[in-house]
Amino acid sequence: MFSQTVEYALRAIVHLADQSPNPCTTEQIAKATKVPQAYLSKVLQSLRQSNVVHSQRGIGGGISLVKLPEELNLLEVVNAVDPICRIKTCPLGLKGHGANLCPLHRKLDDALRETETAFANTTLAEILSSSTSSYPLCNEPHERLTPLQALPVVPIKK
Amino acid sequence: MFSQTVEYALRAIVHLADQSPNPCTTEQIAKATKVPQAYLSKVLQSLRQSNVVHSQRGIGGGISLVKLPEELNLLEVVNAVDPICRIKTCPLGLKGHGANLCPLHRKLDDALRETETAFANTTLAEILSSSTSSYPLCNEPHERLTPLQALPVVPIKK
DNA sequence: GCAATAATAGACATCAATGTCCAATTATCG
DNA sequence: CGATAATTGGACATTGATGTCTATTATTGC
Repeated sequence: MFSQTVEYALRAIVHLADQSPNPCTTEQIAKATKVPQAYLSKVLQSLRQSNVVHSQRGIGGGISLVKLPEELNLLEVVNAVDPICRIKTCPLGLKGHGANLCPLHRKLDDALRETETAFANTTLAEILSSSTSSYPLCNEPHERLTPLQALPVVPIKK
Repeated sequence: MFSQTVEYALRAIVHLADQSPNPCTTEQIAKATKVPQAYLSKVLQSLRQSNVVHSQRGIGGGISLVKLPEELNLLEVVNAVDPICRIKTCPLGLKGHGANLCPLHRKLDDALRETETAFANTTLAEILSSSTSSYPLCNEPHERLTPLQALPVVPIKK
């Protein structure tokens, strides 16, 4: 029910959060997340246009998160690439309904609202620290170049 | 996030439930639900193949529900045309994960599960009797040929 | 300035979802 | 049987999602 694009965007963001605040190249992300590189670059552009990630060209450049993993939630990512479109008015265009959805569309929109809320309430930091038997995106927990709390946020050069 | 096909299928089923146990022609459903008739006939075929509706050719024929509105839930309809596909194994194909989803995919699947449950717990009868200010699919509550409890279920000729 | 690195942009290809059309089939009625 | 009503099936068109490829632009280090 979630699009391939959403799946890819979330994988990329999880990887970036895992590496945060360091940047990753598209190639690195593609390999780590098993997303086709050329397509990933499109997805990352959507994320950049929505100001979820920042990009830097040239040597040492790459993609990095704009926010801290603690302050970025899943909904922001999803909405950047494939927005959850709530039902606001009657899809049949019935005048009598307008913003008063009929029971069917009320149910559908309730489901959308639940999903929206669940995503809005989940930060990337939670995903990373969540203790299940599987580590996000890879078989083994792994070393990081810079531990999460070790570095201050690098100021972004414009 | 729900496909157009799901929306159309649900509209059709709501209309059929509203008319149940009488059959409706594809044309009648199309007009009542504002779904393109030619496409609707495809959607209805999916529903027939999944044994959600029954069809009868010729004069007096049409489409009718296989079950009573009380016994048909939204999930059966959705799964007939565009199944909610739960995440059962790691989408990256990581051996180490298998059925143990990582936190990201755990979250995604949780959202799917919530939606699935919400749909499974909602019957068509509830949709019809649900009291909101808007009546399902039409501007006004309307007369029915046969009130819901007035007739026994018509046996289906095979 | 030059070479290497990396994102960006746009053209193009492929495939599935959506939508349309029409001929064939089945059923009912008189 | 013949006429009419209705679904069924298949071919086709259109569009958007997904995916690929290549040339261009920006940045860094030497």
